[in-house]
Amino acid sequence: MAQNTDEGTTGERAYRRIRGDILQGRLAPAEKLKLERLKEDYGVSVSTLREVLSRLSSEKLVVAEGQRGFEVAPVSAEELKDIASLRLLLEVHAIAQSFQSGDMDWEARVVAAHHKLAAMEDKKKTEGSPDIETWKRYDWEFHQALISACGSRELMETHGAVFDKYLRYQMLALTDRGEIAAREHRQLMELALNRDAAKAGEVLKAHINGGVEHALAVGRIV
Amino acid sequence: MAQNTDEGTTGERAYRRIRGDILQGRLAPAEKLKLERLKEDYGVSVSTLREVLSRLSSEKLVVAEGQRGFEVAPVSAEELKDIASLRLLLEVHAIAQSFQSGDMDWEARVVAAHHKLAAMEDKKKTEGSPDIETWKRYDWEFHQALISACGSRELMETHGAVFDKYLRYQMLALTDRGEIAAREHRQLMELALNRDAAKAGEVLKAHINGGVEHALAVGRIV
DNA sequence: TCAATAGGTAATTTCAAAAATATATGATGA
DNA sequence: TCATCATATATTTTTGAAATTACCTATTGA
Repeated sequence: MAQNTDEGTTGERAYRRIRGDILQGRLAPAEKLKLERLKEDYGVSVSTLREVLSRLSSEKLVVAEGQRGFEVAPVSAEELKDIASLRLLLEVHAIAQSFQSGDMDWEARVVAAHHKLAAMEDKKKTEGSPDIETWKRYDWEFHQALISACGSRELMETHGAVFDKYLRYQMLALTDRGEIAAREHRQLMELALNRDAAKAGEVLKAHINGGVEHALAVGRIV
Repeated sequence: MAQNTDEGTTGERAYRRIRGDILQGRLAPAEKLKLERLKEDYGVSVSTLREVLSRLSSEKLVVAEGQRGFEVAPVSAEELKDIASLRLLLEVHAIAQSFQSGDMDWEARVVAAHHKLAAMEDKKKTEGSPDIETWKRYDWEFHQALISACGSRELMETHGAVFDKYLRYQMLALTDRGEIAAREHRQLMELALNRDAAKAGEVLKAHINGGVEHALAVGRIV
C-alpha cells in the first residue's frame, strides 16, 4: 500500500476523519453507513472500516445493531438535554477542583486559551463565521484548560467524551449566540483567576443551558 | 462457518468473553495481547479480534499503542482512587435524582436487587466464596437499581462504564470485606426507601472508600 | 385483495493470506 | 567491550474475497 504520509496507522487516520465527519454533521444523524460506500469515500477496506465503526459505537457516536450494519447515532432534544446536564455535573465539579489546586501554569493555560478563543469570536463577529471548525476547537480547548488542574485523568477524559457529543449538537444546529457566549467565556476566565468556583458554576450553568436553548430553538433537532 | 448457537454475532460473543476475562483478571493487567494466541484461545479470526480490541480500547480496558499491538490496560493505585472518586461523584448525584423521582416500581427494584445480593452475601459468609462472578453481578445490579430512577440515560451509562472499571480492581484484589459491605448495602436500601439522599451519599462515600482501602491493602496493586 | 413464501439481490460478517512494520539476532569495526 | 548496522524472524496491519444473513420483489394461493 501507499506510505503513511500522515501520523499513525491508516485505521487511525480513517477513525479521526470519520469521527470528525460525524461531529461536524457531514455524516448526518441516523444516516446508514454502508460499508461499500464508505470504502469509496475514505479509501480503506471493509475490515478497517469495521474496526473504526466498532470503536465509534463504543463512544455512542454510531449505533451497531445486530446483523444490520452501522448507522450514525440519531439525535433528539431529550438526549441533548441529558448530555448537557451530564456535562454540567462533570464540569462544575472539575472546575471546583481545578480552582482549588490550580497553579500559575494553570492560570497561564486558561488565559492563553481564552485569548485564542476571544480572538476567534471577535473575528467571527466582524467577518461572519469564517472557520467554525477551529472556532469550536478553541472553545473545546478553553473549557479543557479550565478543568486541566482538577487532578483527575478519568474525570477529564469522561468530560471530554461528553463535551464532544455536546459539540456535535451545536454543530448540527449551527447555533451562533456569539456575543453572549463570548461574555460568559470572559467571565469564566476572570472567575478562574479569582478562584470563585461557586460563581463560575452558576455562569457555566447559564452558559450550557443557553447553548441548549439556542440549539433547540433552531428547530433542526426533533 | 458454524451456526450461531448463542445470541448475536461471533464478534459480539468474543467481545463479551474477552471483556469478562479482563474484568475478572483472567487476562492480567499490562499483559500483551498477541493476536495469534488470542485467535487460538477464542477461536476467531484476527480481523474480528481487532474489531473487539478496538472497541475495548475505546473503553480504556485495553491500550492500543501505535503499530505495536494491544495490551490489557495496566492498573495503578492512583487510577483506582481516581476511578473511585469519579464513581462517587456520579453515583451520589444519580442517587439524589433517583431518590427524588423514584416511584413504587423503583422501590420494588431496589428491594428485589438487595434481596438477591443479601442472599448471596449470606451464602458467601457461611460457605466461603462460592461464585464471585455472580456475586459481583448482584452487586452491580443493586447499585444500578439504586440509580435507575435518576432519569438520565447518559448518566447511567457513564456510571456503568466507570463501575465496571472499579469492579475490575475489586476482582484483581479479590477483596472480601463482606460483612461491612453487606451492612452498608442494607443501609443504602433503607435510606432509599426513606428518600434520605444526603445520608445515602455519606454511606456511599464510606462504602467506596472502604472498598478502595481494602483493595490497596492487599498489596497486589502497585 | 391480501398474506405468505420462495427466489434473487444487496449488505454484512468472517476469514485467511499479503503487505507493512517492529523486534530480535548476529556480524563487523572501533 | 561496546555500539552500529544488516539480516532474519515475529507481529501487526490491511486487504479482498468467501460465507452468512438480511432485504426486496414477485408469484402463488386463499
